[in-house]
Amino acid sequence: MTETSLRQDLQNLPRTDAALDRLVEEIIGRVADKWTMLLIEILTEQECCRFGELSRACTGISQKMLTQTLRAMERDGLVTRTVYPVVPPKVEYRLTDLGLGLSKAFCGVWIWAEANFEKIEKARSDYAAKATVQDPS
Amino acid sequence: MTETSLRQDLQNLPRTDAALDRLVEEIIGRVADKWTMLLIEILTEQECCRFGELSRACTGISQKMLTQTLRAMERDGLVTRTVYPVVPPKVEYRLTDLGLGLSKAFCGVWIWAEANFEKIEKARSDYAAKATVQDPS
DNA sequence: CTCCATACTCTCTTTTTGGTAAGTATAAAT
DNA sequence: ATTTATACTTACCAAAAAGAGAGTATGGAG
Repeated sequence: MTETSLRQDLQNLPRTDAALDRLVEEIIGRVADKWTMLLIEILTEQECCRFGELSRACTGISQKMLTQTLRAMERDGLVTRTVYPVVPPKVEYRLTDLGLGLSKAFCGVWIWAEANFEKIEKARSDYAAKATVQDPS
Repeated sequence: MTETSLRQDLQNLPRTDAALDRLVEEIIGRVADKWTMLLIEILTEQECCRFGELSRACTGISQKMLTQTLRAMERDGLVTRTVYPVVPPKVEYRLTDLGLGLSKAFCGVWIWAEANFEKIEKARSDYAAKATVQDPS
């Protein structure tokens, strides 16, 4: 099923709980993405950024991914994109209130990750050790 | 760079802020995943589930993805996997404390998505309308 | 003897994702 | 006349993700 047909389904069907859940899940899937979250963090720290600034601040992202991610965020109403008709081009991005709300909501997950990364690392090495013992190829 | 070599780097290098950030980002990337989040929700609601129950509760997931996701969650210490040596096989999954913590942290994002899906839909239709006007192919 | 149930695993194929590199537009600076 | 700067877009290719479907192991029921 395409994204568009999914959205149409969701618009035309009676809004059952199940349909609503699907929509919410789709949004979670869209938003729970590494680059999206990193960009939200950057734009939370520095309110207003040009394309080049974001590119430098977001280590490892390619131009293509940066453009794609920013477009998707704009489409979903998380950022605004302001184009200044000058040469060379100048485009500014900033979070909307919606984007800021997501930033705050996701903050809990960052905190969790920062508070628990040692436990996760330990779980991983325990798991690896167990696998090695049971399967000594 | 492989996952393993990344982890080794992170273990051997002095824990600079940047290295820590990378680790936290990797965890966010791992964990901010549709199926992982859905399974955490299911296991939050019903503490203890067998493979087949999860498969039925998690609409649309394939066996392969379910196995993969559960293994990754087990590896990261989010769930426990208990195998009963009976025929036919019986395996039970439940959240660890770590998994429960993530469940709580991510809860904010679910709430945000449920509270704001209408705004997001509106943003999307506005964006689509704008694109149609500017580019009437 | 055959079938069933369960929780996988394996193989094959398709789809999606993401990277690289080149191209575009244009005014100002050299 | 050539270069520079910026924010892209496009085309092409490789890698990764994900789905479909068959296979596996085994004790008990019929």
